[in-house]
Amino acid sequence: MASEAVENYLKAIDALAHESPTGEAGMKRLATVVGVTTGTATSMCKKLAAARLVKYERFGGISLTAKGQAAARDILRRHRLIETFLVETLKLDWSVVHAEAERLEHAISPVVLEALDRHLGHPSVDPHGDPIPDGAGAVGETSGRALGEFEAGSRVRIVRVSDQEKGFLEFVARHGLKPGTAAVVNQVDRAAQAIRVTPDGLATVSMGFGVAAKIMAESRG
Amino acid sequence: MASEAVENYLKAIDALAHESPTGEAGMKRLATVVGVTTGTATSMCKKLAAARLVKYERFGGISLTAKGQAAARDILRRHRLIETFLVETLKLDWSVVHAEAERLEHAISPVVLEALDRHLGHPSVDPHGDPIPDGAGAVGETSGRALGEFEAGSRVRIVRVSDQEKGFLEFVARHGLKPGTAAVVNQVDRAAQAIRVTPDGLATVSMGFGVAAKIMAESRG
DNA sequence: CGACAAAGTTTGATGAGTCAAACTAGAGAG
DNA sequence: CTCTCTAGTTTGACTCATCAAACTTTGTCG
Ligand SMILES: [Mn+2]
Ligand SMILES: [Mn+2]
Ligand SMILES: [Mn+2]
Ligand SMILES: [Mn+2]
Repeated sequence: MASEAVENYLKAIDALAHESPTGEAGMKRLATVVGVTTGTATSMCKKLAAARLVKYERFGGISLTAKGQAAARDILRRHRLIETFLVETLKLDWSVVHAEAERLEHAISPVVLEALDRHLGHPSVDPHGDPIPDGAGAVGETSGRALGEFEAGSRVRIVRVSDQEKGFLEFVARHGLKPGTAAVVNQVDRAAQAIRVTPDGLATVSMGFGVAAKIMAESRG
Repeated sequence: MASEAVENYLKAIDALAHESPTGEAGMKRLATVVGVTTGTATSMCKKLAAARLVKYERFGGISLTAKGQAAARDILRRHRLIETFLVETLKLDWSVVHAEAERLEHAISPVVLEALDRHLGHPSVDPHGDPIPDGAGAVGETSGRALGEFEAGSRVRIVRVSDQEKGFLEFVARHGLKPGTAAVVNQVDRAAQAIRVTPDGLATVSMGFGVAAKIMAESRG
């Protein structure tokens, strides 16, 4: 369908718009995420606007049209099902699958995608805890609050991590804090901007608020 | 590594050179196989020659250098492991996997490839009976003779089909003549340019010499 | 307000890969 | 030995995606 470049822009705009309070992506960040110069991003946005995939006007914010949204969700579905497959079926390391899926997501056909979905038993979240859009494009709501927002003493279950950076993922895996893990938030030290967490049966881990903000959990009775 | 286009040319040159008595590919056929005009193929061959991947001189035949051979075998390994995976793991239809693999072969990394190989138990042939090059690039010899070359009454085992065209593959699958099947060549009619074959436990099939030449089998005691 | 930095845009250029169409080399037919 | 057909080559143009660098807009701060 759309070229690899176009798909990457759509996915990036979707992600940026979602994490921004205005619901719009900025050109500078978009360019950084896609890995191009801002000039390149500007000209691509014009093309995407001409194709009715994004809403864009000079010096204004960037957002997806309904058509662009649908395309972005489709790419997200491919990306997340592939990640799940790489971890579940091929036993690939949790911290490398994002990069692998980043390339494979553009090469997989609807037929293979649905076969993958069937083989995996129609999973609803990927290995990082992100929801997998269904075939119709519906995405489950993301749940959980950042670890740093819990009271000291809270018993929690990790449900999601919100960063795909390799070093971060390796830290999470090394200390047994992957989604699904039960843990206790022992201490929240505002002054030190750090927390201490103990995953069930494992060693206590300290981390700064910056990192703690990227590990999402739910309260567990 | 190499671009998708370059990989497709290398694979095509390898295939054409192998099926030609001179061991060289012709420009017209190459262009047709890759799906471009002859002018485009010519200019690409010059680039590949500059990159020391193919041997080429004006109006002469085209063949791969050692470096090009190695690259082609690597692509073939990816292609065939992917086909095997699509059939074995995802249960995709035998007749569609070639086209799917044609795109996926360019997007798969060495890490994923080796994981796939491990998951499949290091298979030595793909679903069409073609040998899968090993990690070092060694390819097993293809065995078997065309069905049309056997004596009437021969008990055989189908080992390979040498065409990926969808209609042909569907014909083969429909009549139960996939690699691995035991069969008897009942009749070879030179005048009619046709043969009759009975796969074990299934109905007898008639086919012309053209089709019979693309189904390879081994004698079975 | 006015200055300035940050964000965004424009322009001109490049490389990869492609096509159409004009052209050329070489093999075989007579 | 020439004629003709086919395979192969060349040229000029085009699209897509990109960059560097010059330029413009906008928001913020003294
Ligand atoms: Mn991911
Ligand atoms: Mn991608
Ligand atoms: Mn194949
Ligand atoms: Mn291919």
